[in-house]
Amino acid sequence: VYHAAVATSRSLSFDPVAAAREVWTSKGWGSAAIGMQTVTSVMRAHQLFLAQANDVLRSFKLTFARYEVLAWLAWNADCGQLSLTQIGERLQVTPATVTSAIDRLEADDLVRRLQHPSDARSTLAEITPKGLKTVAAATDVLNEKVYEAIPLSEDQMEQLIQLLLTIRVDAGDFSAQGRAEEWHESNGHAKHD
Amino acid sequence: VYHAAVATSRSLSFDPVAAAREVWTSKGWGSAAIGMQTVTSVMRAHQLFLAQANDVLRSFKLTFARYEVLAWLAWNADCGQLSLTQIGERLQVTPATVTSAIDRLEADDLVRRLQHPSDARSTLAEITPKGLKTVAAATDVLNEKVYEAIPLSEDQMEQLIQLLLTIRVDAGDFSAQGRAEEWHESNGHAKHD
DNA sequence: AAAGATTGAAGCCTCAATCTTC
DNA sequence: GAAGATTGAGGCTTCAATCTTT
Repeated sequence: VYHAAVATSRSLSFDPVAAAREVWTSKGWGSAAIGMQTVTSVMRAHQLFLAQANDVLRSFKLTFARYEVLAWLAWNADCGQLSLTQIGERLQVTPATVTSAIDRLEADDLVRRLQHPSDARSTLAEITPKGLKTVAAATDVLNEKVYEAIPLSEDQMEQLIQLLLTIRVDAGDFSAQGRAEEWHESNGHAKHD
Repeated sequence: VYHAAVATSRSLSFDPVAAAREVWTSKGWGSAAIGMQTVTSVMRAHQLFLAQANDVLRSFKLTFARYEVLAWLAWNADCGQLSLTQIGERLQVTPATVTSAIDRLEADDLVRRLQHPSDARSTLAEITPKGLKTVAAATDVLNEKVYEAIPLSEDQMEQLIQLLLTIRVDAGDFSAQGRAEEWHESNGHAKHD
């Protein structure tokens, strides 16, 4: 199991999340206590996963944010190309965040900016051979050190994913009634009809 | 149910998390696919919760980071005082983050810096009357708009908390064998023995 | 030397404003 | 006017270096 360096340096001898719930309960906020603990637990898990991922990616001179962009370009796009808007949609970040990430990836020769063939407003990002090689190597380590090292059974992870999906759908993370074909459309595939 | 403004502006018509899992599976990374989806789901949920909380806190001129400091000072500390190191431990952030947060809270007269009575190296943070009033009001709205608005049953949230606890303990978020008395000690309570 | 706190540099994120193109 | 992208400002976070005190 992989431990991020950051986590070990600030260890505590009790669970602050559980302690906070006791406070909520004792204050008479019983109906919100479990929700507070849920949110706080998600925040903590996020922090730990992110630190683990960034620890792994550091040796590839990547961050998780930039890795995600690279991974989408490598495997979920036609010909390794995607417009900056599409990247922002998939990663659920603002246009400014995408611009910044592409700037850095381009500076490292992992990605190239291309003009959109039919719309001069749009910019395409294309992954380079170096980018492909980098993301493949990074993924191998990420798989081994982070994704395969989660201390839950498959059933438990499936449960967790499902519970978080309910939260995501409710918050409008994506429109739930979306069909698979729309995924293909947004990648530029022609619809056969 | 509460929707953060940010979420609605970048909606997608398919679940990018599920799409990524398909890629992993098709690439032959089956053993890592579910872990990847787990991590990505946590990242997304975190993003959504954080946006919801910050939306609520904006009207109090607070951010979630600063709110958390205030909440610990208000309810989990002796006399509303805690050393900056203790705050960092509870929030699991670096000393630099605590310094920055206290700087801003102090500038808004929500917190005061005090000298530690017996150790000149240490700085105490004390919540002010204005800080107490602010955190109480903010908590009311946070409870209603975020913590009580999670679309899961109590059993489901309990499940979610437990699954995330397993992850947190494994990653060393806190030392699991900690006893309740240690919590009191670290708040300055005398141990009766 | 070790612990507590601070500073500065850098990365990621958001928002608001801007500029170009549709 | 609306859409795509960029810029600048500001907030959170980390790390590394520094300074004081133990």
